[in-house]
Amino acid sequence: MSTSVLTAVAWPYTNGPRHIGHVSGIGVPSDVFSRYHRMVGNKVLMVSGSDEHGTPIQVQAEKEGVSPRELVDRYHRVIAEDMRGLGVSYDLYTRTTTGNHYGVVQQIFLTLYRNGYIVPKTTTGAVSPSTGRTLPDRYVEGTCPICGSDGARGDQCDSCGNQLDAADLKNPVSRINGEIPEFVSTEHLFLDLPAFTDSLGSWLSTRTGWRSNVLNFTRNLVEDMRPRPITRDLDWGVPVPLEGWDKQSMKRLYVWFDAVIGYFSASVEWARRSGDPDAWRAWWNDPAAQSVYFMGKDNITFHAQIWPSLLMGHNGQGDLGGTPGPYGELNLPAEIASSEFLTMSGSKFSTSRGTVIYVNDFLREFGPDMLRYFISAAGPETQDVDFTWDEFVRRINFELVNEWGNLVNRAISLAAKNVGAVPVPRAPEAADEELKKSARAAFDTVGTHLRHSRFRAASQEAMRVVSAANKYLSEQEPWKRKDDPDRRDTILHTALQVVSDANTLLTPFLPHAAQQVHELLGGTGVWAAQPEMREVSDLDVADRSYPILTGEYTREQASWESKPIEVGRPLSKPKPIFAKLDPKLAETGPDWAPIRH
RNA sequence: GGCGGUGUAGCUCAGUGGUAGAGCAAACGGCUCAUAAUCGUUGUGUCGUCGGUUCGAAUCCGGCCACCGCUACCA
Repeated sequence: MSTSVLTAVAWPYTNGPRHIGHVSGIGVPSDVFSRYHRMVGNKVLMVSGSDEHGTPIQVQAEKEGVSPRELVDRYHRVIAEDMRGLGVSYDLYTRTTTGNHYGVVQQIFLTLYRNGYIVPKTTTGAVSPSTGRTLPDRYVEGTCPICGSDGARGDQCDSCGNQLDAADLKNPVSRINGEIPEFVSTEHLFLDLPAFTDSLGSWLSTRTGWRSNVLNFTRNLVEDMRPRPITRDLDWGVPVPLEGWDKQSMKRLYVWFDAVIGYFSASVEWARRSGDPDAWRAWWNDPAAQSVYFMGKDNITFHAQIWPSLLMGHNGQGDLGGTPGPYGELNLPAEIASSEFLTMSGSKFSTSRGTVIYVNDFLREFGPDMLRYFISAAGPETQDVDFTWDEFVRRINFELVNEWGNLVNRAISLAAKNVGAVPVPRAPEAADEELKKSARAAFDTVGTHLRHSRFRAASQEAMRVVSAANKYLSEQEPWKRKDDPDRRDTILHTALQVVSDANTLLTPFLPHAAQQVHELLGGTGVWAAQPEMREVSDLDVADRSYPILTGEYTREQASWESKPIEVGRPLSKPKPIFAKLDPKLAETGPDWAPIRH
C-alpha cells in the first residue's frame, strides 16, 4: 500500500555557499530517505528552500554593499546549484522571498491570531539609532557586568560564560557599525507558547520511535515555555498582516516564524505549479500521511517545540482551543530526524579559520557520490563525527572503489569477455542460490534501517552483499571453467544478478553511479532521476522570476526489489565507475583545502 | 550553573544482563578474472575510573575524571 511521505528538509540560511557539514546531517540523509521511499512506491513530497530573511542577511548585505535581495538572489542560486550537484532530489527547492510564501505565512499568522495564540507585548530592546532596526543581543558588545572583561556579547560573555542581557552591558557598542545602541521600548507580537504547555506536552507523551535525545530535549523545553517574539523592528521580512502593523515599514515577522512555515508554503507552491492547487492536501490533511523532518541538532527546538505549537495553534488544538484556518487541520511532524554535527579536525567548520570544505569545491574534484557515500557510511548520525581526509580516502578507496567499483568491473568484464552478453543460467547450485537469496533478503534489512533513518547501518548492510559477491567469485573461479561453459555461465549470471541487486540497494546512496551501473548492465533510460534547476516566474508577483530545483522522479525505473536481469543483453568491457583517490590526499588534503599542520 | 552526550582492539565504530564484536590498519598464505584488485588465516582489549545491585555488568544504579554539545531574540 502506498503511503504519502513528506520529507521536510531544513532550510539553509542564504548567507553563503554550503559546506559539507551543512549537507552531511541534512541534505544527503534526507535524499537517501526520499529516494528509498520512492523506490518502495510511496508518494514522496520532498521540499525545502532558502531561508532569506533576518538581521544577519541584512548585515552581510550592507557589508558587501548590496541590497539584501541582491545578496539572497546570489546565494539562493549558489545553494540550489550545490544541492543539484549533489543530486538531492527535491520535488521543490524554493525560497522564502516568494509571493506564495508571503501569502501562506500571513494566512497562518492570521489564523493563529484569530485563535488567540498571538499577543502584543511591550519590550525594551537595543535599536540602532542610525537605521532604527532591532539590534539583536549578539550584535551588541561591551564590558561584562559580571567578570569585567571586554568584548562580551549581549547574549553571552565568552570569558566567563554567563548569559547576559544586552541592557546590562557596560559601554555597549554595536558590532555592526560601532555606534552606541539605544535601548527603547517597542511593541512586538509574541507567540503565546505557554498556551501550548498541556497540548504540546500530551502530544509529546504519545510520540514513539523518536530518538531519545530529541524527546528528552523537547520535554525539557516544554517545562518552561515563555512567550516568544515573532516580530522585529526590521524592514527585511514578511509584513505583519494586521491593521496598524501592515503600514509600518520597520515591523516585520521575525525570520524564524516565516522560515518554519516554509515546509508548508513550499508544499502549496509545489501543488500550484503541478496544476492541482490542492495536491498538497495528501501530505498535510490526511492523518495517514507521514512527515519526517531533517535538521541539525541545533534546530530541534524549532521543529519539536515551536513548529508543532504553530501547527496546533493554527489547527485550534492548543490549550486555548480555536478552529482551523482555510487550510484545514494540518499534520504535526511524525518524526524529527535530527543529526549531530560534522566537525573538521576536532572543531566546528569555520570560514574565518579556514577550516571549511565547500560543497562546490568538493563536487568539482570528487563528484557527488563519494561524498554521499562517506556521509551515509560515516556521517554524524548519532554523534558528532570528525571529518579527516585520511578517513575519507580510506572509506572511498577501500570500501567504495575496491569493493563495489571493482566488483562491478570484475563481474561485467568476465561476462563481456567470455560471453559478450548476459549469459544464460543453467542448473544453479547451492552456492548460487545462497548468494542470490542473501541479496534478496537485504532488501528487507536495508529497507528497515532506512525507514528508521539509520543510514550507517543501512549502507553497511548493502555493502555486505557486495563483499559476499566478491567472495563468491573468488570461490567459484569462473575464469577456470573454460571446459564447462554451462557452469561458467551460471556463475556469471549469478554474479551479474547480484551486482544488479546490490546496485538497486545502493541506489539511494549512490544514484549517479547506480545510473552508470544500470547502463553497464545493458539497461537504458533513467534508472535514478536527478533534480534539475528551472527558472520560473513568481506565481503571485509580476515580473519576478527565480530558480527552483525540481525533478521528474516518477519516470525513474529504480524500484526496491530484486529484478531478474535480462538474458542476452549485450555487454562490453566496462569503464571503472570510480577512480581511486591519490593516497597523498590523506596527508596533504586537496590544494583548495590543504591540511594545516 | 542547568540539561544532555561521549569515553570499547593501532584507527573508525557496533554491541542495554549471560563466556568481548565488525571494518580498516598489521603479519602470513592463496588466487590472478578484475582499478596491485580479490579470497583465506592470525593476533590484539584491566569495555575511562572507583564503588553498588545481581548467581552473573561494557550493558542497571551512584561518585569521580576527561572531552564535547545545547542553554531559547541564533537563523
